[in-house]
Amino acid sequence: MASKAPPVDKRRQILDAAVRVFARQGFHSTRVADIADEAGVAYGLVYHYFKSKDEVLNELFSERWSLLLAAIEEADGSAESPRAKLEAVAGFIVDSYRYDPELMKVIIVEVTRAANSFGRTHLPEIRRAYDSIAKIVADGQAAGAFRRDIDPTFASMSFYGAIEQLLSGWIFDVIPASDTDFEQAKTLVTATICDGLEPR
Amino acid sequence: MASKAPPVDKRRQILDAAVRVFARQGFHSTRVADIADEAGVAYGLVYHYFKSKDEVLNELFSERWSLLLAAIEEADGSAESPRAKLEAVAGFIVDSYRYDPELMKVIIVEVTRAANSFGRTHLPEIRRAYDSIAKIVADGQAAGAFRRDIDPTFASMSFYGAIEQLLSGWIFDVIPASDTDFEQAKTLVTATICDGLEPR
DNA sequence: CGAAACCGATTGACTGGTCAGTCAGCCAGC
DNA sequence: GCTGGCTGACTGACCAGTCAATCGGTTTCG
Repeated sequence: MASKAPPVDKRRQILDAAVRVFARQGFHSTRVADIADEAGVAYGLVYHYFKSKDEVLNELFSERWSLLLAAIEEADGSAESPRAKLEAVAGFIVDSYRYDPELMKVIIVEVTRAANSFGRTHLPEIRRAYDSIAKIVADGQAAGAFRRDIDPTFASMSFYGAIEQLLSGWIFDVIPASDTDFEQAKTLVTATICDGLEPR
Repeated sequence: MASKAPPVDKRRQILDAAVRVFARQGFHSTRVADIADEAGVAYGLVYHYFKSKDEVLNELFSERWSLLLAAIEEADGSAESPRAKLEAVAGFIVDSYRYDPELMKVIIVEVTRAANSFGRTHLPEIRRAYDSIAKIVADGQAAGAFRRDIDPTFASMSFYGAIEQLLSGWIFDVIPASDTDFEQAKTLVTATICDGLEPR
């Protein structure tokens, strides 16, 4: 009854290996053979589980991005203050990086910021994140918690852009990345943005 | 005496064509032949003026980035308030986009955000921009114009990240891009960040 | 003054190397 | 002995960069 549960899930193995290799060499300079080698699997097996090299990255992105979208929407649905909601979003993203820096590096570098390739393919999903954040801002404005002379979309882009730039900074060692830095980042980003958004 | 002044500067012609093609198709999917065609020039001539396809993009980036660095440093050197300095920086970047959106698109998409390829090559130059902005913030803190509990590097990354995200939004039609939007952006970005940086 | 050598700009056919994706079959477990 | 997860050699397409040849203008020299 317990089904066949293969001792090792080769598909997962390939995805995990892909994260490591993409993070190390970047999507464009990794050969499919590199992924197979890293996964300890034959070249052809990658094509048994995935239609193409692109599909491997697409899968990695979608898996994690849907978690992000869920987290943002959950924050939005909570009873917290608008500011606390934004802090939750920042916290989730920062923690995602802390928990799995390689995966986040791949997602940001190869998708989110790769506007001419995967970024374009996934634009609708990426946009959904911007929109959800904008909704939090708009609701905050409606509730009087945020000032109304700033377009919610503008605010959303600034907020998300600031966070992503911080991640980029960590990824490329432009700024220090210790546990305290991560913790500070959550509050500081929110503080920076909110103290500019909240009335007076 | 008036020298030979060639009726057309083919090198410039190639660079300008490259901007258009890179903006349209992205660096990776433009063939050197596309650049030559767009420039109305023979394939081989591209290699007469440039060592490689990469060098064409490097040249485009360096030409403009040095202007940006100069603008930031000029702002920093001025007698203005720290807030006005930041607004000048934001203004310069926004105007760069307004003046030549294709070039800025190429620079942001293919270099600044292409962390695994050209972004890495030009990291030192890019960093210089972050550092100069951070210096403006640090000076502002020293002068008591900004509060001191926010790391200048952090602030710099957030500020720059917010601006770049806005440009990305314009580039990919995620947010409206009219003249008023550009004008608003300059003030709003600065306002958002500074009202969070200035004491109480 | 004209011819001839010279030289950088320009041309585009060609090559060498690189991979993504295919496919004909192998073999372990049922 | 069958089935499908698994293997990896092979191929077809693609393209950056090369290079031998041509062109058009300038200088040199008889």
